[in-house]
Amino acid sequence: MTGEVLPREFYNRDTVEVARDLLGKVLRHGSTAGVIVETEAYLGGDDLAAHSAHGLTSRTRVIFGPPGHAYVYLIYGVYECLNLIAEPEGKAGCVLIRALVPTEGIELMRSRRVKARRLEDLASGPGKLTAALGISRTHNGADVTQGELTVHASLATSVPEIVTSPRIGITKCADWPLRFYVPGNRFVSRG
DNA sequence: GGTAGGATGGGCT
DNA sequence: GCCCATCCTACCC
Repeated sequence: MTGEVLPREFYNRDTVEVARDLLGKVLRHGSTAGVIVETEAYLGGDDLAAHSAHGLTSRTRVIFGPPGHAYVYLIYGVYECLNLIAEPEGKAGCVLIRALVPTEGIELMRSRRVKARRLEDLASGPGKLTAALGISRTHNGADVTQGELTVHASLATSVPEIVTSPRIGITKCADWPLRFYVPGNRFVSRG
């Protein structure tokens, strides 16, 4: 079910294009993997919801760095969220991975997500999927075009339809249509 | 079926 | 000191 690793050129584009094209791709970490069914774009410039909105700091350095790397941060002191860096080096832009359909290593994912009762609960949220795949802040800055954490083309057919909506859980730029998901897919965090 | 509230730590003003 | 790109539990229909 897993095709070739996506090359760096895939990420070296407009953030919204990358966010839409990541739907249907396979996120892999070690022996666990899942199909991406929900993403959000966080832009440079005047997108005040983005961590990069207030410029280059030690935390946001990765977001301004080269495309095809991971930005992983701690949210609410509890959960970790995975982003993939888009846009050429020097320009901010990243894509939050919000939900996966678990496809490989499901028993290992269950052992990391003991509280998840149903298969749909394993990776249907940004904090859930990092726990399920074993992704943490140690992966911040990692190159996702090689190594343990990678994104692949899918051998299945591409996603038939994409729905656009406002992003979840933010207060600034709350009406910007930068969330993308596969409609009707039961692994999406919110239909 | 639904939602209100708490956990918990790091980044930035 | 305040603000979070979340998730889970308890409790209420």
